[in-house]
Amino acid sequence: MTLDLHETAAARLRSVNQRYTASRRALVEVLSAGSAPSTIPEMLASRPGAPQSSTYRNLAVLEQAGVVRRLVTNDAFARFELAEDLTEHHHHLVCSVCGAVDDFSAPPAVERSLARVMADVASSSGFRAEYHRLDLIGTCARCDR
Amino acid sequence: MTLDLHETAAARLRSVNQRYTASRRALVEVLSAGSAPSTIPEMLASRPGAPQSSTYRNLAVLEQAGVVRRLVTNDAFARFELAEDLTEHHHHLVCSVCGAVDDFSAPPAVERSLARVMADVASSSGFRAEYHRLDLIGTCARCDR
DNA sequence: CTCAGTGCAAAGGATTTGCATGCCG
DNA sequence: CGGCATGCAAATCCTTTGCACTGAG
Repeated sequence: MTLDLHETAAARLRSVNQRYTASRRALVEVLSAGSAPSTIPEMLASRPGAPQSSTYRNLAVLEQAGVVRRLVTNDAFARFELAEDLTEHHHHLVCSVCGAVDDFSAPPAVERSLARVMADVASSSGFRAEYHRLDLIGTCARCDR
Repeated sequence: MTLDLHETAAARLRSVNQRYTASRRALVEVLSAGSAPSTIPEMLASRPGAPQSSTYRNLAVLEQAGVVRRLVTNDAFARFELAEDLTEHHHHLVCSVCGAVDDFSAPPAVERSLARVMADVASSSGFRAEYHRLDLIGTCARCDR
């Protein structure tokens, strides 16, 4: 499974004529370890000495190759997570106070509804939906109290 | 209805000790006219001579007062729309090619499912959900072809 | 008179890019 | 050898802020 992850990543990079270097592998490693999207500062902290510019650049490459996905919330930093087909379909709990993002899954029945909505919207508006994004915005346990 | 909109906006600003000035009113006007969230450049274009800084500042005030909501997508600009309780609950079609954002509504059955999900998640994780955000990401008719 | 609002210009800060060097294939 | 990858530093660009002025109450 973890092996497959790296092989898949390598393959996708190759298909865009890019290499699966040590630093890129390390990024994938970090993202697959965490259970929630990571910010750049977090990723830099986990790799002492890693330069920002290469990290940004590598994440951009990984994004183009379809290995990672970039998320933007309302706080200052972009967040990254593994592409959906490399993990499991899930959604996000976004804390509007501290900006923290956590993962959660919706019941299959809800996902089926969403799939139907996507199909309906597509046929009625000419918009070709690739995927959906369902976030719950609120206050996390730590900020609530 | 339009009258109510401005009265409500004025009231909310007053409750934060702010005034409903001409430029703020104009912003609300523009947002209520458009059928999709607007970017700052768009709003500046619709008000020739309006300075950026005041526009940013006024939008921040309107956001704090709960009159408008700020959206971030994956493209460079922030977008603004009227607060949800001033319009109708809706969702967004986000074009991953050009960044355009359009509104759409989901069937009541789907909304009911989402409400249930919010309640469930809240009770199981200590996260207090305030609202949800459902976006379809894909390619708009213009970029598709 | 007081204090919020406005505009200009300058600062901030996450992200991107130029350029020279290192390294895989 | 050729071209991608890397790092440092400098540049970008949306957004925010400092400051002096205007205007509403």
